[in-house]
Amino acid sequence: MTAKQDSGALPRKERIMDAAEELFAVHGYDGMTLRQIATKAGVDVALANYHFGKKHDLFEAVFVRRAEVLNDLRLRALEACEEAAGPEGPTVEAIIEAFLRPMELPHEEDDEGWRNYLALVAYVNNSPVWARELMTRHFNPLIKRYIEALKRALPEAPKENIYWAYHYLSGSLTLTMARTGRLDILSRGLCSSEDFKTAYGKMIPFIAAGFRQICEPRK
Amino acid sequence: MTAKQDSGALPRKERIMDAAEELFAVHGYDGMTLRQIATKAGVDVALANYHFGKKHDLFEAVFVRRAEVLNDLRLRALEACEEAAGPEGPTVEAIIEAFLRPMELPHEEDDEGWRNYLALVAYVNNSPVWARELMTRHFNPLIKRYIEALKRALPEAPKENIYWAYHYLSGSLTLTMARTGRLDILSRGLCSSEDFKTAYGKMIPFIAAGFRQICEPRK
DNA sequence: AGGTTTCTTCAACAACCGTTGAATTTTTTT
DNA sequence: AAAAAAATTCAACGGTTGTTGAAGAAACCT
Repeated sequence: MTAKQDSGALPRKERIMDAAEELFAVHGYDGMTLRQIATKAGVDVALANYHFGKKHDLFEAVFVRRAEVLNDLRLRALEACEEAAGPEGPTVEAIIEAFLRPMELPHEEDDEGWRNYLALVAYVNNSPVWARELMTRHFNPLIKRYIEALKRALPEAPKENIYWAYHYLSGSLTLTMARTGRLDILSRGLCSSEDFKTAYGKMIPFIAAGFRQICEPRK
Repeated sequence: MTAKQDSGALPRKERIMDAAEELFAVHGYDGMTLRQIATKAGVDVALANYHFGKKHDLFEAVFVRRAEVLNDLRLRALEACEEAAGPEGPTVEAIIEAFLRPMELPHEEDDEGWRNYLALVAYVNNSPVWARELMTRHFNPLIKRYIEALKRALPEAPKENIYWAYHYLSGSLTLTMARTGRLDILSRGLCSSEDFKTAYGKMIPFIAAGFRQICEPRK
């Protein structure tokens, strides 16, 4: 029986990426060795090098793999909510909802790979310069698209306040994706870091209210 | 001339901690070696071991050093705002302000050490289990104190919503402390990650509005 | 079936890691 | 100033790291 055609078993190249995704997300780039990744994937160390080149390139391959999928989901969500809205464009709530809702899909489908990936994105957001550059390169274009939509929904806002508000949104989202479990401890089990649905459900009105507060002129 | 009494030069033990503080904050625990730390401190590798024991213990020593100072500042700020308020207790804004304002002091005083430390705290918040436990152990007691104050200010709120709101606050704060510089790029220089004063100034009303939105009953 | 390409493992390299014990210097104490 | 203690360096250890080139196995193509 050949190894590659074991029915149901993924090709080794993807097994390596899956293992790397999970282990990098938990322990970071420097905290995980190629040997541990290869072991988890049930594969020789040298194979990672054959498929991906340097360790750095493996990390980037893992990061990019789902980035495009996520960007696509979010772009579609934004376009949908723009179509649904009238000619004056969607509300702040609708835009933020379009930005956040795609994130809970992975969780609903009970897809461990996606959950690991989101934790990886959270890690990258607070990482050495080269990793942060990955984030900027692959996510900024779509984010700019969202910022434009927000500017239209908040026409009176000082431009810089919209960026600051997005910054706070980004922080809340990042910590949620990281699933640190610290909230569970603090609340003595009242809240769960794994409960993405609730996390995003309450996050949308929370963040939208913040946007309104600092981006809409006082009445 | 002796090394230890060079006027103006810090004792080697603190030089090691300062170097570790900066390097751990930027590159993480696994991303930095004792040799690089020792080199930056202008000291032999073995000296770190003499003063702190294992690498893990050096990290913890650095983390704890300023944690107590920060907790003290925040506790004092909370007590002050509770005294200033009437018998019904301080408002949400006042509590959040007490929580955040101590963070900009390091920046006002142009203290590079403190800035590095805050970035380190941000790093620890998204780190392997053992580092997160550090965070919980050293900061949770004070956070619980703040949560109690918030519960009093929002007596009608479902308890879990207060924890979720604090979670979003914590995320915004963490990303701010990390000073990733991504906001600078996104806003094309309109906002600066180094501008703590503005970051906190806008964050307070933003977060307070979010708290009110999900913690106060609809009118 | 034979030849070619792709995939996978094996074995090993130089470099670097955290840690340690002994030697050496500096500071403090007497 | 001699003795004791503390601080610092020196030299080295066993173990691990990322990476590589050559060897082997599997898959693919005529």
